[in-house]
Amino acid sequence: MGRGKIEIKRIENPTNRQVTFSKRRGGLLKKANELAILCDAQVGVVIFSSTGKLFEYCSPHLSIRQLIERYQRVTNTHFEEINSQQQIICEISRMRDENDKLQASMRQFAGEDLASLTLNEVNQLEEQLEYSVNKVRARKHQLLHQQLENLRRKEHILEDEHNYLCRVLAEHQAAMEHQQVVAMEHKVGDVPMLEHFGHLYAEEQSRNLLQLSPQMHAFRLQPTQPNLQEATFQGHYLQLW
Amino acid sequence: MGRGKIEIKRIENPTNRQVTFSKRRGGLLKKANELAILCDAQVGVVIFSSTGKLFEYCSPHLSIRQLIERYQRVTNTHFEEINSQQQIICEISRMRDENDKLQASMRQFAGEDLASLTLNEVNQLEEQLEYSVNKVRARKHQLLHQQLENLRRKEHILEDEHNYLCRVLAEHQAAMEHQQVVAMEHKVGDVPMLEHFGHLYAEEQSRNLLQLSPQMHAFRLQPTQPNLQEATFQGHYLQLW
DNA sequence: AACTATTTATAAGA
DNA sequence: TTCTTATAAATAGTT
Repeated sequence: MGRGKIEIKRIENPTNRQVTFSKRRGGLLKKANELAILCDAQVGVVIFSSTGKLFEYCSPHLSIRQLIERYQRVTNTHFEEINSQQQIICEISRMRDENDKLQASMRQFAGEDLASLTLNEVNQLEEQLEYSVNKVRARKHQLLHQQLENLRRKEHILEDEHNYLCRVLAEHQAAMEHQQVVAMEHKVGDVPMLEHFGHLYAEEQSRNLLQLSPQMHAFRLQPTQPNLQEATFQGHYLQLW
Repeated sequence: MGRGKIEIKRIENPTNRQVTFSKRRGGLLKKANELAILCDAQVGVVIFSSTGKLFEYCSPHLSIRQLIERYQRVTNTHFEEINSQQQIICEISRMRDENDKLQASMRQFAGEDLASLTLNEVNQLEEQLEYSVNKVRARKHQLLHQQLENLRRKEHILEDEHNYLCRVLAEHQAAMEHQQVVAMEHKVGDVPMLEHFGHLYAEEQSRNLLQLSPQMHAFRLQPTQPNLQEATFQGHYLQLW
């Protein structure tokens, strides 16, 4: 249908091919539409040009998507998708089951829903709970013991510090008395005694802090979770004070 | 293109429509093929007739399925599918989390993995376990009490039966003695005493069974799971004997 | 289904 | 791309 007949094979001239594509594409879509309307059919046409451009037609009151779904329904093309989806659904229901069972066990461990258990099962549960309680108590005592230890250490450190302060204070008083004696002997000007002492005391206080503080900071309380095995452990200790 | 021009609108005459559908369908698919070959394009055509029959065309070296996939890739039509799949994946990982938490709780209820708990948590766990143990013990005692009750009832029934048997036996002995006396008095032929008694005794035994058996079967032990709320309960009682 | 008069599509050229 | 036009192809109505 044209000035000359052409053979149906790939048009080698790209320009020519592009022109023909444009014309015939329009013709195809037009005919698709006519078919759909004249004959009340559902028609879908999808065309990708050799350059990758997409053209499409779909009969009225319909979308390509709907048409694809209908096509897949008829040809069973989405069997695979359905299959993998069903696997997923299986997995979900399996997990739901597991969850339910766990929750049932949990409730029984919490002393609920016992009516469905036989005497034997109740006995086993009792034994398990007694075992658990003992373990928990052991752990509790361990924690309490550690806290006690920590308190003792702290007490000890405070005691040391106290003794040190007492000793320093005693030395100062001795030094001050000696100075007073010297002052009296050499009759130096009146330095107010309390002021002088306060000065020295403050000085000692800071020396004391400088010496004791590193000691204090170097000290680490025993961790309250010594048995923790988890790799994700963040290293925060139980707060006691 | 025909003997007369036609308006592009639904053909009302069904025969006519069917004929036109057949002709134009062939034309459309032919043109689709020509377009695909001449212009090196990927063309797909899907046609559902008004009666639901499927016709399709697809350019060479390609399948409708591949074309659909390319179409969906280009138009992002399967965004929704991806979306819903991701929702499913979310749901799965959520359930996995829940599962893990439940299992962690279970382990702690079983007295394991206590090292990650604070003193407060350990205390709470202990309280919970004590509560559970008490509940479980209460249930155990209830079950034991019921079994005891059942045993008592059974004992009572057996006792009744025993008394009844004794009474029947005594009556027989009395009757037999009376018969012996009568036999002696009237000098009847020698009926072997033991055989006679055995006969009567067997007769009484069957009467006894006939009377007692219904009573036994009518009796139902108290169910050992009286608090069972579940609708799916199958009604089987705990086996005691 | 075939036929065929006519319409429609389009190849080549502008 | 678009328009033109000669001609091939498609097809409506008929047989």
